[in-house]
Amino acid sequence: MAEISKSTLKRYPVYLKALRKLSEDGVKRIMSSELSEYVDIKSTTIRRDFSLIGQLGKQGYGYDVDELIKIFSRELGEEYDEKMILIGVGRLGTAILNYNNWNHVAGEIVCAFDIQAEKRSKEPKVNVPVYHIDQLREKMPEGCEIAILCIPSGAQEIVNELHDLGVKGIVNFTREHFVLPEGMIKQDVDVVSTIQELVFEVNSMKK
Amino acid sequence: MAEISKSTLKRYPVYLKALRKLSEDGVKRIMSSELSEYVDIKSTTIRRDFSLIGQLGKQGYGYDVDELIKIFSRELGEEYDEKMILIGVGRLGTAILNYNNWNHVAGEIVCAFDIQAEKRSKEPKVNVPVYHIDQLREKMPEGCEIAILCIPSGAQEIVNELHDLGVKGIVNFTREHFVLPEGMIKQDVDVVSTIQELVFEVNSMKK
DNA sequence: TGAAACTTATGAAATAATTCACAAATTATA
DNA sequence: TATAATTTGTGAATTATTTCATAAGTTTCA
Repeated sequence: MAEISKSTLKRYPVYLKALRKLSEDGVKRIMSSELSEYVDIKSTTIRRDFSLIGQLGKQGYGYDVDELIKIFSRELGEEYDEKMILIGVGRLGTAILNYNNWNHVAGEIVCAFDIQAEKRSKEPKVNVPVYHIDQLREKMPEGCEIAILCIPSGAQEIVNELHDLGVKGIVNFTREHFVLPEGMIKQDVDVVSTIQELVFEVNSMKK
Repeated sequence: MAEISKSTLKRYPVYLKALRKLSEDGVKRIMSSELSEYVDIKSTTIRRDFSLIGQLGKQGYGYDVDELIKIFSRELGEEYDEKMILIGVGRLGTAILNYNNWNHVAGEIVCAFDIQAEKRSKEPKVNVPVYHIDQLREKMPEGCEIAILCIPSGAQEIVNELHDLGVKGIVNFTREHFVLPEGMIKQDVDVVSTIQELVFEVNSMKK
C-alpha cells in the first residue's frame, strides 16, 4: 500500500462519517461525484484518496457503501483496540469519558489519573477507575501507547513521564506549550484556536 | 497584505501559544531558529509565515517576543470581539462554557440554546442565559455570526436555521454529517476522529 | 570605527497535494 | 447482442506549500 499523506488521512474520518449516515438512510451504492457534493470534497480527490487503500470501486458502477464503511473503519483502527489513559478528570475530561458516541473508536479508555483522584472517582458519570497522578507509573496499563491530556497546567512534566512509560501518542487538550520528546507524536485539540481560525476566516470572507 | 494560506493560518495559534509561554518565562527576544526548536516547525517556514503579516523582525537580531504577541493576538481576532452562541448545553457544551482559559479569545459566548433550557440554566456552572432551542430566532443576539454546535443529533435542521439567521461560521462538535449551506464555513472538532488519526499514525510508526 | 558574526526576508527551487484528462471496465438499453 | 452512457483509477499537469540560498541589514567586539 502506498504511503498515505497526512492530508488524505484527515479526510478518511470525514468519508466514514458521511458513509455511515448514507448507509443509515438506506443508500447502498454511491458514485464519487455524489459523495463529492455530500462532503464537499472534489470527486477526483475522493477517488485518489480511495485508490491509496486499494481498488475499492467498480468502473461504471461506483462504490458499495457498506463495503466502504467496512474498509474505512478497519483502516481507521477499529481493529486496533488500543488501550488509552486519560489524564485530568475535570469537566472536559469527564465529558470525554462519558461521550455517548464512543463506539466505532480505535480502542477504549482503561483508566484515568487526576490530582484529586478521591473526589473525581466519586462523580456519578465517571465510569473508569481514577488514580492519583502520583500513581501513574504503577497503575499504567500494560501496552498503553496513547494518552489523552486534559490538565490545565504542568503538561511538560507529565509528557516526559509518559514518554518514559512508553506512551507514543498524545491527544492534547491543554493550551500549554510543551516540547514533544523524540519519538512521540501528538494531535492538538484546541477549541480556542479553532474558534480563532474560524473568526479569522469569517472576517476574511467579508472583504 | 498577501493572502494567507490555510496551512499558515493553522500555525499562527501555535506560535501565539508558544510566544505567550516564552514571555511568561521572561524571554524578550527570540530568533526563528530558537522558536523552531520550541514549536517543531522549520525556521524558514516560521520566517515565511511571519513575513506574510509584515516585516516583523530585524536582521541580525531576531524578533521581539512581546511585539509578536501583540501582532498575532490582533491578527487572530482578539480585536474582533465576536458575539457567539452555543447550541447544546450537555456535558461538552458546559465544559466549553466554563472553560477557564477563555481569555485571549476572539469574542464571547453571549447565550446558549438547548431543548431542556429550564434544566440546563439551573446547572451551577452555566454562566450565560440558556433559552429553548425553539426561541432561536427571537433570542438570537444582534450581529452574531458564529455558532458553536454541541448537539448529539439534528444538526442539519439547526444549521439551516442558523444560516437563515445570518450565521456565517460554525464550530462543529457533532459527529453527524450535515451539508453546509452556501456561504457558510465550519471548523470541525472531532475528538473521535482525532484519536483515530493518532492511533493510525502510532501504528504506522512501528513499521 | 571597522570587520566578523548573525539573522531576517525573499526570489528561486524543490517537494507535496490537487486536479485534469482519458483509457479501461461496467452497466443500461435498444 | 451491440451500442451508448457511465464511472473508476491513474499518468500527467497544475497548483500549493515548503525549503534552499543568499542579499541586505544589525549587532558585537576588538
